[in-house]
Amino acid sequence: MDDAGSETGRPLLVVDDDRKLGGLIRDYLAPLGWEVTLRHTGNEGLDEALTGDYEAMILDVMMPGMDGFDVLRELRKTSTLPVLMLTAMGEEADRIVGLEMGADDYLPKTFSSRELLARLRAVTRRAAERPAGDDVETGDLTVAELRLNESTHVAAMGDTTLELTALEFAILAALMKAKGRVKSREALLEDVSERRFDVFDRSIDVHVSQLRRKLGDDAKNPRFIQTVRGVGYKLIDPS
Amino acid sequence: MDDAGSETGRPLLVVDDDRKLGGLIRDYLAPLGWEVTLRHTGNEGLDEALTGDYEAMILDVMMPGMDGFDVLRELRKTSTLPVLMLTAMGEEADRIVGLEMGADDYLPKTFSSRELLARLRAVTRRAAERPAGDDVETGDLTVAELRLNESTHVAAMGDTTLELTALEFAILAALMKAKGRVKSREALLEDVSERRFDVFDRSIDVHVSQLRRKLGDDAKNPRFIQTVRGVGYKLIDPS
DNA sequence: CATTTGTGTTAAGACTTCGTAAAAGGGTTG
DNA sequence: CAACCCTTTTACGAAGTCTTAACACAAATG
Repeated sequence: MDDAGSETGRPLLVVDDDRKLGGLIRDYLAPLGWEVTLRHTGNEGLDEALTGDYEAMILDVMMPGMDGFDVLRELRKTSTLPVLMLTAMGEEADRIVGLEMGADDYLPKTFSSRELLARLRAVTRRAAERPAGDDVETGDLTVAELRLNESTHVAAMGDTTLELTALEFAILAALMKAKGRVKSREALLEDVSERRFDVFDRSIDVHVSQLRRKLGDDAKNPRFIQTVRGVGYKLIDPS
Repeated sequence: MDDAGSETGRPLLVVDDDRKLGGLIRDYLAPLGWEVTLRHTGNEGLDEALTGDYEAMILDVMMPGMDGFDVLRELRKTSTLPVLMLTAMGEEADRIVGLEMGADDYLPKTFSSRELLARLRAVTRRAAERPAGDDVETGDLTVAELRLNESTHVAAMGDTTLELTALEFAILAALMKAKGRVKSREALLEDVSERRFDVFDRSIDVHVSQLRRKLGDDAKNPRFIQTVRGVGYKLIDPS
């Protein structure tokens, strides 16, 4: 697309529908050792961010379609990539939400170049100092011979890899994090999607059924996922 | 016959200048175990909310004087009370601002009663899970050698597990929480299901009987669940 | 002591909840 | 647009649970 791939600076992703601003950032940062990739929609930006190839991301809040908050929310499900949010003016509200949702810092659109650099440095330094998940779980989830790694999105049972879909993975992860405790369908659905639960919703059941099949588990005599009738599901440790 | 006098449901604060709507909400929620307090201005609502006596708040956005956003902003300086915002129509903008400012969910003014209840439940459940985090065990209920754990949904008598159904578990938990105090059938039913009690309802009795059998308890000479004739049941400590 | 009222218990069947397969949607990719 | 994958919905049988109804008995009432 529009990014050079040859020079090897520190990889930075900039997502902003305003091409001019993106260009400015690139022009300013390139000579300072940053290799800037530009994306102009939330969707593209998210995809790119999820490649895991970047050291940080600058993300515009206001974009048509998928906006910055949407991107951030999606991203934070699986990634701890440092994110600097770019907000219109001193929009206090934007800032608060952004930080709540896991942005690492924010930057008014009227930023000075020095300010940009300073915050970028601060944000990446902090990330580097974060050894094993300061606030985000980077570690592995393990129960008996079952292992999930949320950052790589790899699931394995002993030494065979499990081919899980995104939702199956998320449900299993949620259950593993709550190891031993019952999660209601409602809570699971909330952890795992933006959908709202209603009483006739059986999708969680279907995913669990599918999960059990892939885990080689049996509903009636479960080694891992146990049904708690009238309440929800829980993950048990078979040892 | 007065029912144990304790009209104590879960305390809910409703702040809305439209008295009719507030009344409707109260009428609907009262029989479902909510004790609704109404306030009709932002100021009064805020004061009331700050007493810390409530489990959740329903807050109208559009009010003369201090509006819902003002209240929310003030409230959030010191409180994490779950707040459901009531907005005119599907005002997307309101919703976004509301959520950004720390509302927990929002409700269109055209809500259905089911929707209201569902969101209220979701919001309070989330709040309940908040402090515990995702790997903290919540406390056990214990009376003599009888132990319940609500988060794992495990009941045990000494070291033998009890196989309780969802309702049996809930009834026993309710009795244990009220250890020593009498719970009316009506209160139990309310704690335990959405059903409304009527005088010929014997289902609680049947469940209690079933419970006693599983606990190895005897109605006439109870170690755990004691009948209080004309009033209800109470859990006694056999030591 | 007869009557009334409240409770214990049981068993039957109405009703829920769950597991799973299959169909239907939705979105993406070549 | 066809083929594919993922997710949700629908459907239905099976299993489990809850309420109801019935009867027995105990406690209060007068």
